[in-house]
Amino acid sequence: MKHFTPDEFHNCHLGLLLGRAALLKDRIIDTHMEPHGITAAQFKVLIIIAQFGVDTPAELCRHLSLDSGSMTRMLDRLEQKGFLARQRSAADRRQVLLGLTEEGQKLADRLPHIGADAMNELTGAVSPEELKTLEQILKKILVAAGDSITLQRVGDQ
Amino acid sequence: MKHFTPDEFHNCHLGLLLGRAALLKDRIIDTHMEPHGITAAQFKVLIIIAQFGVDTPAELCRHLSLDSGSMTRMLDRLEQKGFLARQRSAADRRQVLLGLTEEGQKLADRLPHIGADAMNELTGAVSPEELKTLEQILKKILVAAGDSITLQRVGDQ
DNA sequence: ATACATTCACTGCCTAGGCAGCTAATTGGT
DNA sequence: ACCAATTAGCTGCCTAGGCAGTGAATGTAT
Repeated sequence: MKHFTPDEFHNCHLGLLLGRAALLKDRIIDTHMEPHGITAAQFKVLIIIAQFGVDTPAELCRHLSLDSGSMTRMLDRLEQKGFLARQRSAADRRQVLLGLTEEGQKLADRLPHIGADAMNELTGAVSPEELKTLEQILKKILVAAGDSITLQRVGDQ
Repeated sequence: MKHFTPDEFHNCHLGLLLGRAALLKDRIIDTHMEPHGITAAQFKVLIIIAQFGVDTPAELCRHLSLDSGSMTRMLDRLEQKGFLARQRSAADRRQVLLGLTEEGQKLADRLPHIGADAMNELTGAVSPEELKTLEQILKKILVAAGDSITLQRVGDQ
């Protein structure tokens, strides 16, 4: 299905809107997280560790479709901030095992609250039906593109 | 309107979907632009210059909600690649005037084509109605957040 | 006319992510 | 048992963007 032609491309709405919406989301999350000393990107990592029990960098990369080099540096920052600790796995010495520190766990416990606040701020203007529609359409686009994690989560339901 | 509670926050769908969709969009644009020697971010800048006649860094920043420091470096790269030239304005010596080089103009002429192809690839799986709905909901969210450019474009219509 | 404020472009320093290449460890095939 | 392929984590180098601060140019108010 073709939606866009070169002539009407100045109405490249969707591209701009999508980009700006994603930017807005991250900005709102950043604002809500800032008092707790983390960024939106760091929030994503911590919540995956806390809620899915993910405990290796490689698995984190798969959950977030992130580059492993980028993840190494992300974990450096979180470790340096004292939220998590790294330790070589004895079972598979290629792996590094991640664990939340006491402080990290305390923060992680509050993340769902803070995150929900942020998402409510983002979506405050739309109705539950619109929100659902939005999710469905985005999911459709992602599934069609073969986004593995989205596929997997669709399968979960 | 509250949509999210901390308990069900592991279903933080929207945040993930939005982020991944925006990422997917940029990846697709990157792929389409790569043979022409530019990135998705550089594409955005060039198309604003070409289609809106924007000719100063400050105005580009306003169109793209971009930091001016970031824009300086972006223009450095585009200038270094030979797509545009900078020149101090005589009228207002604070400003820099931007102009496409011959090569830059030749590329800019093809951008709507390439961009439309990319957006069609992104949205191939959804119907025109869904696309319109998607745009409307995203716009609603952005307008509610006071996104100035979106507001301005809504006013245009 | 002069003092103050704003605008513009730029710089340094930070986070964030992609890609290529590296080493060490593990797995699989023969 | 051994060699090839794969996996895990890391590093260097790149683009990209945010924030704070700078100096020059311009506007504004008294």
